[in-house]
Amino acid sequence: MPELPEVETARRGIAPHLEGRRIERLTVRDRRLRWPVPAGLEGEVRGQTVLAVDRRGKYLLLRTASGTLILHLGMSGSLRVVGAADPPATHDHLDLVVEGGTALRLTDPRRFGCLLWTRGDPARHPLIATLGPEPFDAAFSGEYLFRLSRGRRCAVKAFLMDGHVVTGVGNIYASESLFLAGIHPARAAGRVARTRYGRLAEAVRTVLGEAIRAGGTTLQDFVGADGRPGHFSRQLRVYDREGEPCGVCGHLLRRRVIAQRAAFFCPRCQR
DNA sequence: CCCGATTCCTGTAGGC
DNA sequence: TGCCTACAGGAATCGG
Repeated sequence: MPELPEVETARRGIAPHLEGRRIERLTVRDRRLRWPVPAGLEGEVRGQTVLAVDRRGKYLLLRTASGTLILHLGMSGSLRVVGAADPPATHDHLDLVVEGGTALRLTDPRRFGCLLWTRGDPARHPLIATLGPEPFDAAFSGEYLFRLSRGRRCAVKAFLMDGHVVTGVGNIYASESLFLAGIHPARAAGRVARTRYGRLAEAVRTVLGEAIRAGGTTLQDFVGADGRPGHFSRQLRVYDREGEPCGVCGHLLRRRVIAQRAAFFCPRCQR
């Protein structure tokens, strides 16, 4: 379930171990990720220095002078910093070994993650170029959501989870944000009023901000984190709480599949 | 263009 | 105890 807060937490955790370090080698044990790890990537990155570890949406960008590694955790991916000699376990598909005897290790049981390479500006890479604004960017606003949504008949929850609308909001935080904003997840995106989109944009930032802070404390040893809600779930207001009372009005929370995804909401607070 | 359905994969939980 | 099925979730892609 890595959504923006988890990826940002991962970025903060791994950056100090990678930035300024030379890549000694890339070991690929299984190339069969969402897209095959490019043939010859090992040779491309060997000897390069990691200049910066950036994030765009749910993508991590490991920049070097000759190109950028584009890393996505998919649904079940997680990263750990390990000793380069530590024996890999099942599903440990990649090791990026840097100087100093440490390695960045990707574990991804479902293999929906990816590791790609681009020589040019990663912002122009097809997977990155079409992404919507970052939730904490000024371009992401109620007015932006309102304008983009006019005429759209898909559920507002599906609209919010579309990475081309805004990046980083996955299934969990979409439900949480819509609850805070008081918007019913099944409502057509084009039928949500401007003022309510203002509340939604604010709610997204509130929810993601809280989660990033929680990630900093509960997942400070995130390198061992497995990506499941874990401690996070404690502070979720509606996600996975079907049948429990709403914290605001006491009405029982509901679960409903909307656009092929589980949505959790309060039928009284959200219209 | 827009949208719903499908697809990739495997660990886990629940039913029998 | 163990087998079987349903389900979870990110996001590209396909089909209408």
